[in-house]
Amino acid sequence: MPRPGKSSYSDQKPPYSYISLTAMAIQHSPEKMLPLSDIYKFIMERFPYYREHTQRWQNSLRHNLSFNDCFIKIPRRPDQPGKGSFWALHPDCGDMFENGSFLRRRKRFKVLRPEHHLPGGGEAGGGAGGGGPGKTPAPAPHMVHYFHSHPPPPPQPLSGKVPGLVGSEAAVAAAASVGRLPQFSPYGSSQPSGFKHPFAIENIIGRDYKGVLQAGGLPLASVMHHLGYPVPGQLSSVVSSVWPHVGVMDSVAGVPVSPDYGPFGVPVKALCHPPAQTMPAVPVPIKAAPAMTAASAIPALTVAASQICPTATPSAASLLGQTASNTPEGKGSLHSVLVHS
DNA sequence: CGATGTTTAGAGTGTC
DNA sequence: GACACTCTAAACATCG
Repeated sequence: MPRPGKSSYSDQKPPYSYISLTAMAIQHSPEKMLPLSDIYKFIMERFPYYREHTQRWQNSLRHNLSFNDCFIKIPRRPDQPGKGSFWALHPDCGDMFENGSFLRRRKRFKVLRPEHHLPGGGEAGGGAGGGGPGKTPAPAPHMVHYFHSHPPPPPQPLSGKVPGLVGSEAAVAAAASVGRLPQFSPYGSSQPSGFKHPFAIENIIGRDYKGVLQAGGLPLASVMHHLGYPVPGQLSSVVSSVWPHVGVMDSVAGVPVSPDYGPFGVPVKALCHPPAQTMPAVPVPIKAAPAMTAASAIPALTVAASQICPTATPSAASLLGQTASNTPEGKGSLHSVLVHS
């Protein structure tokens, strides 16, 4: 690992996994779903590191999209021709990351298979490695289980991959099902008071998830709208209240470079946590970029820390919004970041 | 044909 | 040490 030399921090590998990066991209999108190409674009815009070796990481990213149940594929509308499907986050993957942190998942998100269990009972199948997940003999792809435990279960899978269900129908069925989700644990739901981990994507990309997640995780209205179906009034109000700020941080050119900002365009402030939190004072990235020093290896760990800091009495949500308005690209664009219901 | 999506495999690393 | 997760690579299929 040669010292980067003139390369800036931005050229170093971000401490986020591909899953995290993908989730960020998806969550950042106004409709909470993106085609693969836009996911690529998002990552490359925000993280210069990924402007190189595209074949390598894009392959990995595609692997993650397919392999991880936390990502669901939504077929394109017939009037939206193009390659590939849209990708969204599974609504139940909210608690997948410890404390809402996107540095490392606390567990692999795996949807339950009502009709077939995984052979051997190993839900994670021992990971991608040793032994491997094993080939599922059932014709249904893993996304079939998107509807697990949601009554009444649509018999069809979401994915357009599955014969017998046209893409948009599947997506609508999915959306409808998602809208009925009995419960959804949003990021950080285990936290007592809406605390958001500094590495939570909300803090990283400066977006609001509240309405979306409260609507059931996957933005039902968004999906419905995307598919050309009328959006229920209740949800459309959510949509309009949640996404007036589309385009926040859409330009990498807007990445701040002042000392107040870290390598990935996130504000660098003193980190503090609400008293009730059990979080470590300083979260450590999964794996720091090789050339990073201890001090520089965690550039983003202070993301929005000052916003979260309880020394300011208002809710983290308002603080985040306030801070967002301090950022060059986030002026007045951040809303409440509280996901917690 | 290139982009996209799926699957398998192995190595590295962190956690319990 | 076992297990879980991530990363990388590769082969192959499908689709526009």
